[in-house]
Amino acid sequence: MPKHLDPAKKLKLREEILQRMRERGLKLTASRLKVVDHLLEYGKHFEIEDLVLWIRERCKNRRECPSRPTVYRTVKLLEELGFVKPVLKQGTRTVYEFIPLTGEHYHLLCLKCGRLYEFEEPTIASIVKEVARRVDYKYIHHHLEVCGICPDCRRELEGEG
Amino acid sequence: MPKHLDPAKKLKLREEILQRMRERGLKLTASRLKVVDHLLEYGKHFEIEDLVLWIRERCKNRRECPSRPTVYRTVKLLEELGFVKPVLKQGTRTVYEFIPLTGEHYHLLCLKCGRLYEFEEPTIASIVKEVARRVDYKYIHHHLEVCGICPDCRRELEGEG
DNA sequence: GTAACTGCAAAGACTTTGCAATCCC
DNA sequence: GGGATTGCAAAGTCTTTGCAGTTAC
Repeated sequence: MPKHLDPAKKLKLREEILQRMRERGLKLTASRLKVVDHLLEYGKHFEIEDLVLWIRERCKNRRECPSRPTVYRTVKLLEELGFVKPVLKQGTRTVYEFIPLTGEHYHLLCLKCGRLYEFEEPTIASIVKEVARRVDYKYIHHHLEVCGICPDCRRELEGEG
Repeated sequence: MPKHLDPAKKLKLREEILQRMRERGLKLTASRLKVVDHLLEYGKHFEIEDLVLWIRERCKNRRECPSRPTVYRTVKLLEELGFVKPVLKQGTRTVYEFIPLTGEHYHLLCLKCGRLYEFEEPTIASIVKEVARRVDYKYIHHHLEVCGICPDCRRELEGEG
């Protein structure tokens, strides 16, 4: 699952994140850096609980491994900074997206079986950014989810009814 | 909080919901009817846990009061049928919207303080419906959330930094 | 009659909190 | 040095599940 970016871009992105944290007056603690660095390796989508375990696996000893609460807190910070956003709930978990890796895309979700279809619609981004500007919010990100019944489930339901 | 609809419209909506349940081959059990009827009285937005308690308060005896799991299950069904959808997470809870009462509107959410600004953008609905049609999903609903920093929090952060 | 549905109680899971110790700036 | 941040362990919630009994159709 790693290797989504070549090393140069990854470094640049990492520096950008740290910069934004500094601007915001946040301290660059060892734990936060660990979370950021692992996120850069992890992939486009993640669930916090998986991330906690993944980081834990890859830390030699407990001393250098950020705790579960810290991972949660750091992800929340990264969300405020606009690098990460929740995109859907799978069962009890929340699936997050690492925005710089994903491009602007949306999900069409089947409410019966959970199947996902991804699509892009650049118009929507410009509309929502304009709305934010109009009411003087600082735009960070947006998230659109369309729910429906996928072709397969649809057939199944119509068959029944 | 009640009285969002005049009685005539409420009855019509109630019948529409029951009709859709029948079409779908669902049984109209006493518990499901109780959930639907209370939802019709409750308001535009709700959290399932509140709904459970609210219904419980208003049931004379335990016998005629749908259980917590049944409320959860019924809300999930109503979501599949397109009458209800989750619109945001507040802390650990999910806030739902009773779609027939709300019109097509979206939320601009402040990630610092949680302040909400509501707006409408009819264009977006037509875009997403078209996407669903194109890939042969049965469209049920969609949900757009824009995240940012509200003017107040923005000022506060800029003051700090 | 029978498949669908409910209620119960408990489990399961994710997420948050309080507070003392620690660390960055 | 001092305030921000962490870790620990535990609590707190929301949500789901299994199963025996019940019910709508």
